[in-house]
Amino acid sequence: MEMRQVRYFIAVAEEENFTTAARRLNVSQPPITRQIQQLEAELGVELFSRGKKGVKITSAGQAFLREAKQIVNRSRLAVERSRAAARGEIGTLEMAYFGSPIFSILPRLMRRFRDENASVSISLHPLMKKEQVEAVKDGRIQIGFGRYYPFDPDLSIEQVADEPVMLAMAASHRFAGRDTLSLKDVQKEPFIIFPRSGRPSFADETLRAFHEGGVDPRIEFEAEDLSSALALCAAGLGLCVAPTSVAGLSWPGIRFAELPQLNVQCPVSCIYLADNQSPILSRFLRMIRSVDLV
Amino acid sequence: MEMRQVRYFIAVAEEENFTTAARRLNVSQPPITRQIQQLEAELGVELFSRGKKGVKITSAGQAFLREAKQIVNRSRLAVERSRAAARGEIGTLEMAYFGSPIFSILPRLMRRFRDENASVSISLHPLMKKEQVEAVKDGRIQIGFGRYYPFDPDLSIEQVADEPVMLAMAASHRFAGRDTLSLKDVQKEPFIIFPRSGRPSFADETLRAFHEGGVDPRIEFEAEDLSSALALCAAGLGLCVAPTSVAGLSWPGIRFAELPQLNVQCPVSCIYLADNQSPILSRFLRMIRSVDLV
DNA sequence: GCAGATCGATACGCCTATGGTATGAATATG
DNA sequence: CATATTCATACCATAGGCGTATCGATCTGC
Repeated sequence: MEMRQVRYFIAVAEEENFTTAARRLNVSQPPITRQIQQLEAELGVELFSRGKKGVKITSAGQAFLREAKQIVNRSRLAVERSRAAARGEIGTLEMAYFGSPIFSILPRLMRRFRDENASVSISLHPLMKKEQVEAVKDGRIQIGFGRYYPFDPDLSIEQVADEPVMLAMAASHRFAGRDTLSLKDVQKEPFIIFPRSGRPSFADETLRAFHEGGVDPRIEFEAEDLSSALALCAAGLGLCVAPTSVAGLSWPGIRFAELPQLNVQCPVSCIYLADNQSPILSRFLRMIRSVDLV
Repeated sequence: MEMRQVRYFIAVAEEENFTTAARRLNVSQPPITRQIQQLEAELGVELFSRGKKGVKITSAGQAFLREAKQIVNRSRLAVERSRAAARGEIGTLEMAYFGSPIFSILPRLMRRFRDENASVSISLHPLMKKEQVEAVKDGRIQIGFGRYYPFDPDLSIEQVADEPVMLAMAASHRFAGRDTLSLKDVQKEPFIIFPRSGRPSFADETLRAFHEGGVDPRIEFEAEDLSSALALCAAGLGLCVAPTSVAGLSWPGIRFAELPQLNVQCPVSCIYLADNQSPILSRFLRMIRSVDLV
């Protein structure tokens, strides 16, 4: 069965007249006759009863007509959907994150993207940085978020935000209540740094900034991630440097203070295939770049 | 967009390999390349990304694939449905009735037909005999049921049942309670006959039978139809001859008695186009003829 | 009742477009 | 580095689709 036969059939069925259908289809009448004959032969079914004066659709023809309309509708849909997908208007954005971006900019980005691209669904995977690189390379995800990605020739690494940091301490700490602290205030304090794995990391950047400020902090613990670090911090085991955005959330037993002398780069970056083929990802990146992310 | 392109596309999409797809489709590889190229050109969309080593389907291709599968499914359905319709296995049987058949054999016929043809829906219209003839001729209905149809060259008239009759009387009538009556018993009684319109009719047949039995009944009323006749009868305005099957129903205030001496033909017939084109009707007629309808 | 109009089917020639073979370019494989 | 694999391209033969012309049947109008 060929599409042409379906189209011709629908025209004839609706006109109940071969000649009129031919005019409507901008072809002459004989081709209509032949295509309908071939269709009937293939089906083994009489679609029109050629009675005296004109043709009439049979019940088999009516049954075929219903399906035929579905076929052309689906064809139209196929065109529209594939074009929309090519423009990145429909489909799925597979993304991954590691660490604190899930607390800060990621929710805002996802919200904004969904608002502007209602027909694109987002799938979010928690993945270590190393797993993210693999997943991006073999197409399981299109983009990964995290901090401090190592260089990779196949990947584009793009910084999407750079936050200041704050100092976290237990609510019972003697500095709790102070809005601002100096490096001198904290130079004797025990510190908790994170994350433990995946160098280079925020931990390295924190240490670098302390040394730059002339302080050699006492590292009491290396926590697995931000949540663990703040838990230890709340237990009074030390102070902790954390991105500002997480200070916006309420952490039980934690107080935050500014530490303006500490020059920490706290960037959130994303990675994606350097030769990005995904129109959805292109849309997402365009949005990221257009948004002011503190 | 042509069906061939859709079929080729699906094969390539599923194999993610032009050469393998070509083997599966029993064609050589170049035609595959060309058809896919043409499809992409028509859509204005890249369906496969030709990267180093092999091809990979794009997101647009995946979107198209989903619709493409729907298209071939619909095509298969179109073939199956139209063939089933041609065999009379699906569709609608449009039928009409006039008068008492609705109380007797019609429910049984419809029930039986539905049991054996679950996918055929039945549409039932109450239509005068004259309207039935028109409706059959211009295809609005396929079959009409009633009694005493006049001859018509375009129509087949087929008797489907022939019932004996009983005598109906008011529950207060002096004969009420008697199982059997003779012509002599009732020769002085007033009678109600029906229907009033649509000669020849059951009324004519009733009168003929009385005359044949040597009785010239006193016609008190000519009722519109069976229901009206029995209503008048229940009011004690006269006796009424009715088909046996309606005696099976319970009519308030009515008693029935047999009248064996009255030789009434009480046939139920149906009419349909002499050159019947409808496979559903053929099925229905075959069933009617195979059923024993008393 | 006959001429003309209408409608679908058929015949035939032209040409598009499909498929096949051969081959090229790029890349993976051993 | 030679070979194999894979998709794209070139070219040819041909199947099949379209248009013109025409037929046969039926309906219409005078």
